[in-house]
Amino acid sequence: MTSTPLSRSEAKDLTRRKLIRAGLAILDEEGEAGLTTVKVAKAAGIAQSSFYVHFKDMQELLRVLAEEGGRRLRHSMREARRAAREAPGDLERHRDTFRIPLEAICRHPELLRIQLRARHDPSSSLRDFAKETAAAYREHHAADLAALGYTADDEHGRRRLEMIADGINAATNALAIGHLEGRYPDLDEAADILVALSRGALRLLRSGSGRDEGPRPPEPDDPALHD
Amino acid sequence: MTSTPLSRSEAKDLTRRKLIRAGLAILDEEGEAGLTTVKVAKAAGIAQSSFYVHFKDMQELLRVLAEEGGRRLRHSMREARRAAREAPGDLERHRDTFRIPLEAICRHPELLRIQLRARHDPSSSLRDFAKETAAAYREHHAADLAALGYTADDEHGRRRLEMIADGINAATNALAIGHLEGRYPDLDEAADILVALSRGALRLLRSGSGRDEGPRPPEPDDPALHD
DNA sequence: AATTTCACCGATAGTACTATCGGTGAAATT
DNA sequence: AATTTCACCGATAGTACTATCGGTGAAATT
Repeated sequence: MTSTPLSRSEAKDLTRRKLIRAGLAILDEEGEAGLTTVKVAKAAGIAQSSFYVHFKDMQELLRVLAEEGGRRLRHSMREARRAAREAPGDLERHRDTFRIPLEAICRHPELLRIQLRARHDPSSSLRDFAKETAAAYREHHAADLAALGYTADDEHGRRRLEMIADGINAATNALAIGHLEGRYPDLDEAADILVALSRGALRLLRSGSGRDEGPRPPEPDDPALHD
Repeated sequence: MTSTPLSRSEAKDLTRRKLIRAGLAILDEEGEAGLTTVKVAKAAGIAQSSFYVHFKDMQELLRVLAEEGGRRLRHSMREARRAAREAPGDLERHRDTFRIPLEAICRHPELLRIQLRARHDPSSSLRDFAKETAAAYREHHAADLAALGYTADDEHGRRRLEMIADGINAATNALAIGHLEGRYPDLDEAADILVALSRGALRLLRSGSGRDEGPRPPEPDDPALHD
């Protein structure tokens, strides 16, 4: 073993990162209710009282955890959609639009779980943060649809894009969680389902107002996603 | 005011119901973390210690709340799907398949919120219950699809039905929550989106293996949902 | 080399909640 | 009418956690 001559500030930073890592692990395993200064400090190898050297209180650690996690998750999501948009006619790519977010979720499942939990927990101090994050996903997704040519001229159309984005996002999360729970071993299969769901929605958008108004115009057999 | 000469057991039962009602309200407003014997008892108008006359501990009240809520929610869901199945060619009915669950959720939003929250909270004592409930919805929905003629012969097909059911359920919950948050004022519009999503999935099922394998057979323009 | 800084420590006061216990009075039973 | 039952009460011991405080020793600064 080589000796490790850490400076004071390096040591402090290392401890801080240990606290964050420990906090994420506990948050995932035991939820917000299990996140106490006693547990986090012990898991990071310091005394409970030393927790306050690094964070004002547990709220502050929570906020840091949420931002860290949210930032990483949002980043990989946006990357995935960007990659898919750049090769829009490619069917394999269309599946990737969904497979890549699925994989991103499964790489750090605790980040999604924390968001989902916080979103429906009125006592959670992360709730507003989770709601904003969900809104950002929804709007990004809706904007992507609009960029594909499904422009929304009126209130009704804009709301429809948002609902589709919302629904597809929820389905994506659900299938990722199903994969993590062992029900859907193959993420490609899950991506196929999401492609099929989104095709149905896009068909609705193409069909005009979307309300049932007699026979709709014939549809292309295997439509590309743009224009 | 008429006098209310309640027998002892009637009074006890009334108190018990007050506790359950108070528990549901607090669970919805403050989450599981806010559900304490002090708050529930006070909201029901009795002393904290008297809580234990009715329930062994908070776990027991929670279990009762979960069962009460889950039972009611499951019941209205099943009714909705049954009604829709009985008039399968009716387009208006197909929308009802989704509108009725949406309405059921919005009538008692706290029941869904409690389930969603518990499902992703490892510290929640309702977690197993919530997961079982979710599994039941998923399997009921998948069975309904199978009953519509989309029989699953192999492992792959069965899993596909389950994923579709899972995805559509998640989208339904997401749109219901969006309605409650004021984003989607018209539940009919939301139901239209769900119809479109499910049509996309059903098209996948009709198209054979579902993997992209060259041009698919032409599709009926506005397919009924059965056979 | 002397002094200062500061990450960390153990001890502890304060807060919130659980769950038990003996007491009480009105309803129920005898 | 006498006795028993029991839903409810206030008091309180016990548990878990937060957040502060003074002390310590090694790193950093002078």
